[in-house]
Amino acid sequence: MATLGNFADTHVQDCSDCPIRYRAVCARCEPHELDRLDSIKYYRSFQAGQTVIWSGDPMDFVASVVSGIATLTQTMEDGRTQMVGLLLPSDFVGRPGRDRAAYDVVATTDIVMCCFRRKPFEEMMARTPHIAQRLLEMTLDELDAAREWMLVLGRKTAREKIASLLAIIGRRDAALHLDGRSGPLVFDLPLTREAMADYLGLTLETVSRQISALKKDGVIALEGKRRVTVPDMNRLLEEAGDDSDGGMPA
Amino acid sequence: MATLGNFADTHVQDCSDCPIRYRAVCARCEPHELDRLDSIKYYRSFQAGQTVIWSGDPMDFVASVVSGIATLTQTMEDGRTQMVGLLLPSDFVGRPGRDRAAYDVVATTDIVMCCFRRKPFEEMMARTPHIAQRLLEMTLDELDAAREWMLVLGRKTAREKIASLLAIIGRRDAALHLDGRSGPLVFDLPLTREAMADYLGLTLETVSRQISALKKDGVIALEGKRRVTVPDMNRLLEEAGDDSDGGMPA
DNA sequence: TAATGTCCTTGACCCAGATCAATCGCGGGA
DNA sequence: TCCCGCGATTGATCTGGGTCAAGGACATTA
Repeated sequence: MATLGNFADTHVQDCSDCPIRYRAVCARCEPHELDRLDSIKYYRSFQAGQTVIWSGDPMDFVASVVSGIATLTQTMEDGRTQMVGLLLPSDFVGRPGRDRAAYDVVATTDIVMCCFRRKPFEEMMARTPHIAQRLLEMTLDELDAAREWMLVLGRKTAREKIASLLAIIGRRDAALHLDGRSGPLVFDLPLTREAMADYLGLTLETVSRQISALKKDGVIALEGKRRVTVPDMNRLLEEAGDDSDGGMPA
Repeated sequence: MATLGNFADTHVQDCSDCPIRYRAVCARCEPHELDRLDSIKYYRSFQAGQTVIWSGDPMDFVASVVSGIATLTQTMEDGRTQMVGLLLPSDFVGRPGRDRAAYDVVATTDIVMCCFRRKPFEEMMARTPHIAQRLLEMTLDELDAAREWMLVLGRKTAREKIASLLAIIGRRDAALHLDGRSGPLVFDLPLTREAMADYLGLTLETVSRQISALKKDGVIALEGKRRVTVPDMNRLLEEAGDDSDGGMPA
């Protein structure tokens, strides 16, 4: 019961119809490189709420998130926790050359991960520039995202923090199924109020209050607790303090 | 006057006696690779307080910090600023493939940077695994540091934040001139109170108050405003909430 | 249909850190 | 020697968000 589902559901799958084929660490690989990757890979599934790895645990694989969402969190001894990463499909987990997990990794929805045995992956990376190049690019993107987040954590108000998070999730969601149409943006929050609080350095009460306030002010609308409608993205960005345009009328 | 010193003092220097030869992005380069790097590099110096680049400005080079300290900061339209990186000797500035600066870069001490013209550097990187590998490693380290900092920003108290910053600077300084001796750690703060505040997501008044408090409690001693003595590093780490050991006397 | 559990909301109160303001102290220039 | 200016300190007060506590809204199981 404890590890229910850990190795389950490995409906083995070919890279050619992998949903993250052109975004993951293997994005730039040639067919023959994929073949080699294929020989060191295996799929693992986790249920929502399950812990994938505990910080400090030995880690003999690295992985790509194929579907679902996971979080990277750090915890202090007294229990304070801070999310330090949100892992979406195509994101990479683990660090080549490191044999222990540096953070807790928790599935917040059901997820499927494409795991590579670490040692062979490291060897292959040394010989396959396509992989190392792509990993560098992804890591630089993550670093940018982390720095963006430092501004949110260090300098934004609770309301701005919530608006920032909604903007990020909304924007990503829009990019995902890019039906191109504008109109009001609708998406589901993949995080509980508590997870949002851990992401934003707030308490779950404050998250709840600020979401209610944004709703009352018409910045967002809610359908149930998870489905969010954003009638005016610019308004939301203003609330986030991002103010991408900043053009004032008159 | 405005750009005083920008291109000055380029006492041209050979890589072989470069102080960051084995830590910078070129750390793993062979002599013939260094030769090629040499042909696309030039030195620039900046005085304390000078801005190296403004966020959004075109950037036709990438660089390594050779000596001195610089900061990476983000600013909101209303003036709130958050430091998102502290650049020490050997640290890398800029992103291959990106033609504009994403952050403000400011020299907090006099600094010397070893700059590479961006286009040739990118081409060279594509052909020189030693450079790309090293850059990946450095970027992963920076990402870890950024995530550590997210915990500080999101969840630590003002006192813990100050203690964390002092611990980081002290530890780094000890590593630098690793004379191995233990005893009380002494170092100079390379940052003003305001810069510390920007790093920690605090106001400068709070920084000042918390430093005074740590002094009053004997966690640190001050000589002037910049020179810090740490009589007991473990005590400082406790105050930072890091608590690496956590052994309590019974 | 009730019982239970999980997640969320809302209210009342409090405190850590922000804000506003005065002063200090040291280094540099005339 | 005095003056000036910048960084730092310290005090008084205010407030955003934390803490503590009481329900509410569903979904699952019995």
